[in-house]
Amino acid sequence: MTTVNALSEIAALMGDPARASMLSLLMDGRAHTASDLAHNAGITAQTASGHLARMVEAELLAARAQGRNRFYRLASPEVAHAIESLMALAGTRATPASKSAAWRRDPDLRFCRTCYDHLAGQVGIAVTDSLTRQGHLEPKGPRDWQLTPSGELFCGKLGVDLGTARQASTRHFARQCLDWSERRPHISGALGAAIADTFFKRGWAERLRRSRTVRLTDSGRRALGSHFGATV
Amino acid sequence: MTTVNALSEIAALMGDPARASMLSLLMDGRAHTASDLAHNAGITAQTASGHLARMVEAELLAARAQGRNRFYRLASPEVAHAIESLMALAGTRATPASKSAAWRRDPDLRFCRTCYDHLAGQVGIAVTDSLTRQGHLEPKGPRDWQLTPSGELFCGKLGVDLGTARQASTRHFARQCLDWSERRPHISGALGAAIADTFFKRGWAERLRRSRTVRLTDSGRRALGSHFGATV
DNA sequence: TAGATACTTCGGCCCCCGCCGAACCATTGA
DNA sequence: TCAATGGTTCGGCGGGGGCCGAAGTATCTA
Repeated sequence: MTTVNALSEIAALMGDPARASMLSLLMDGRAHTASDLAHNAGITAQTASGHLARMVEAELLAARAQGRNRFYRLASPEVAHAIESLMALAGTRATPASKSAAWRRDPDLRFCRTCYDHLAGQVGIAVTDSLTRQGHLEPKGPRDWQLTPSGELFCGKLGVDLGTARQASTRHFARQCLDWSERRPHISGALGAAIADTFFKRGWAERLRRSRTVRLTDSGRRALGSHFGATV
Repeated sequence: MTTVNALSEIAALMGDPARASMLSLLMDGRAHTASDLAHNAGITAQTASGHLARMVEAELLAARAQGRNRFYRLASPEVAHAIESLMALAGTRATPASKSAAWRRDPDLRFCRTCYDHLAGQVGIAVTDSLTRQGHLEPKGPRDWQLTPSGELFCGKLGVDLGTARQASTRHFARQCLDWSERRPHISGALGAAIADTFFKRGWAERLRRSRTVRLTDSGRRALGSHFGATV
């Protein structure tokens, strides 16, 4: 019967140790990169790629390309539910907080970090939310934003170097970037980099050496409140 | 991690078409014989035996030997739940009914037959249900019943030979026997045999030669109504 | 434009596991 | 006691699929 075949196909997909390991990691509800999943499962990138493609094909996972990364997440709560009920059978409960995931234990990293060259984490989200809420930024296409006239003005007052940002013609200007701790898009691209630059230049934030973690200074905290209307 | 391995092992068990077919059939909540399951899955008995052993080992199934048959059923509602959630993912619902199985086509056999030396089929179930409903029989342990004082009286009036039944010390007195057409327990053991004996002696039922089929006579039908409060 | 990084595709190796034939036990019915 | 039936175990065959190295594509950085 078709229903039986469908059952066995889905179950067989979950039945491979490498794929199960990936699904297990994805049970945290977040999106992970292909390399992240490959490393976690202890297999090479090309093997993982095949596994991931098959699971996307079967609609167990959803993929989203972002720059040269590809983020994968569980396709639906139903998938998570099925996995959880299988784990329950094994006598062990689903452990959403997989211990490995180092960044999860690091609240500072979740709070603020660099993502390539722009800000991510709660601060990155706060800035992005503020800009959209105040009408400075509006969606343009599926993965971009554009700066509104008020946004131009706002950036000018802040000292964001829009000129240089616009010169990098080879680069997206205001791109949506999926924040992997907050699971929501924050601003990246040339504008995101320029904004981050401003934060560093004005002493609002400083990089911690040998880490992606960024520390928000006291003046940075005040600036977030006064300029962005955000308390973090 | 152990939880990941457990997930993949359980899922892999369900991921084989033959095993999935068996599990699918067992989703009706009933117990099925090994041959029944093998036939339904389209594989030979020996292949099925291996599959079944593995699933019992993994506690997906529970097995119960009965004579030369072996009945398998899902080990728990949790197993059914997990299977159902996987089927839900496949977008198709579970299909409980299966067509084949020869005895299913023989209504007389389903109605009344001997099971070793006691009554089975709808009549056997009707008698058992009547006894428990009227408080003559009550559960004792996982697979036995015991006769209550009112049950002693009732059997005495009916002419059931309890003395002889109790003498067979080597044998269970009132045992639960899984009825393979009704899929519910009916009464077996020495008491079940004694009751069946009464049916034959009083002309309520008669065996058909060369068959396990039992014919309920007109007086038997009346007796079922008057003594057991059952219409069949 | 060149080089690095993330990911995918391709090709071939190898092992796991599902399958059945044959033989072996256990229970039942005659 | 003997055949018939249901079930299991054993051994060997064969195919599917997981794995990686190598090479190819896309994207970002300089």
